[in-house]
Amino acid sequence: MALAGSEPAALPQYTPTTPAGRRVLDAASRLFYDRGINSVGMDLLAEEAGVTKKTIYDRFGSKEILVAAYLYRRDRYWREWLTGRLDPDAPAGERILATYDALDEWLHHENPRGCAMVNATVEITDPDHPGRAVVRSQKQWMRELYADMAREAGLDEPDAAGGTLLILGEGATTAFSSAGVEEAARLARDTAARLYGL
Amino acid sequence: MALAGSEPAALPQYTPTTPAGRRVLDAASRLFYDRGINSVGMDLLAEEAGVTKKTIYDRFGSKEILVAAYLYRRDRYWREWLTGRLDPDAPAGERILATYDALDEWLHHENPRGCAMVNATVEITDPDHPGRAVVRSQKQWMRELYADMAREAGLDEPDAAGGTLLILGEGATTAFSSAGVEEAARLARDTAARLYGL
DNA sequence: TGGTAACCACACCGGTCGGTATACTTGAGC
DNA sequence: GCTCAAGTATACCGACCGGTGTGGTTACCA
Repeated sequence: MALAGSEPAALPQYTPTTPAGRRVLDAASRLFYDRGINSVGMDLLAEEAGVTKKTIYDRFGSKEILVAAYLYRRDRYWREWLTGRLDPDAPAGERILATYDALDEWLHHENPRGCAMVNATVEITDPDHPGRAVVRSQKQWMRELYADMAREAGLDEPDAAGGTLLILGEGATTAFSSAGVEEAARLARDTAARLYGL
Repeated sequence: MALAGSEPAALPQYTPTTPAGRRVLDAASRLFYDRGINSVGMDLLAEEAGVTKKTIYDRFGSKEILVAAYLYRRDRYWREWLTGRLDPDAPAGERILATYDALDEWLHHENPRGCAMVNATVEITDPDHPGRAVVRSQKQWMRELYADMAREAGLDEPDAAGGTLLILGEGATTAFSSAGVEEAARLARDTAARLYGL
């Protein structure tokens, strides 16, 4: 299902095995998303996780890797959450529309600051940062997911349709989180439906 | 043309009158956009502007205000640039499509990191930051611009159409800068054209 | 001629940044 | 009983953060 090109290199550090390591990643996920990656220092993170800085560096090695682990885990969760909301027995057209229903729920419950991957590309300027590969892979996966569904639904030019459906999703997310358009995901859904007669 | 609700309070500090002040804002505009607001310190900024830190604080008072001035100036420039590319004698439908042509050029020339307003909301978490008002006003202005053109073009439910057209613009910008979709703005244009028969 | 605004250079402030070093404790497995 | 991994606590590092204070120079303007 998931193509090679949309799989980031999953370093062992990305999925901590010790209790303290998991607590660090839990706290990091919350803090990085809510306050921004660059606004969260390692001292604060250690305090919030109930852990010493030494432990963080023993488990993850650097903030860069911890950030990548945070993005990797969020990406996994998003893929699981989204696909879990797409009925595999439903027609492809319905599954396409369901992605926007899922997005609407995602944004209104717990994710008002939009897409963590997009936010990370804004905060991370270094092109060699390990987090960039995670972001790239999620966006590629989303585009391929849409293109596959478009193909299955028998749409003309399914690759272009995949790009358009991705744009609608990204646009709804940004319009919601940056422009305050509460109904953005619903608008995107209606647009996709009208556009392709779904 | 520009409505009251989409005009931010234009503090005097937002438009510097002295040569050194202008050099600071020039350097800030470049650095903040390219490297991110939080990644640019005042020492670096002073050096790049060929100015002492004292001068920056004499002119602007704080980094917060300088950031707001940077956003304010970019917003002004964007509004001017965009409206300059919309032929007032052309039918509204054509003007709608022209916004995506303008966006395509905007992104490919000098603005590969996407929308500075969106990027700022990611980096700024403080809800009282003066830059937030600037961002809010630009997004409101864009939405009203689209809704007005939709109304003039005789589209059904012009307010909803305005939201959808905004989503297409935001989506194209994000898909371009975060997902690497080079043809995003062109796809958004084609989508708007098909959607509303333009 | 004497203010005054707009700069310059430079030193300084407390606080935080990512990251490291040293030394100690706890608990499970051989 | 010993080892070893996973923790703890605490102190430290140089660099940088946003921001200030002092004192001097230049040029225009009343």
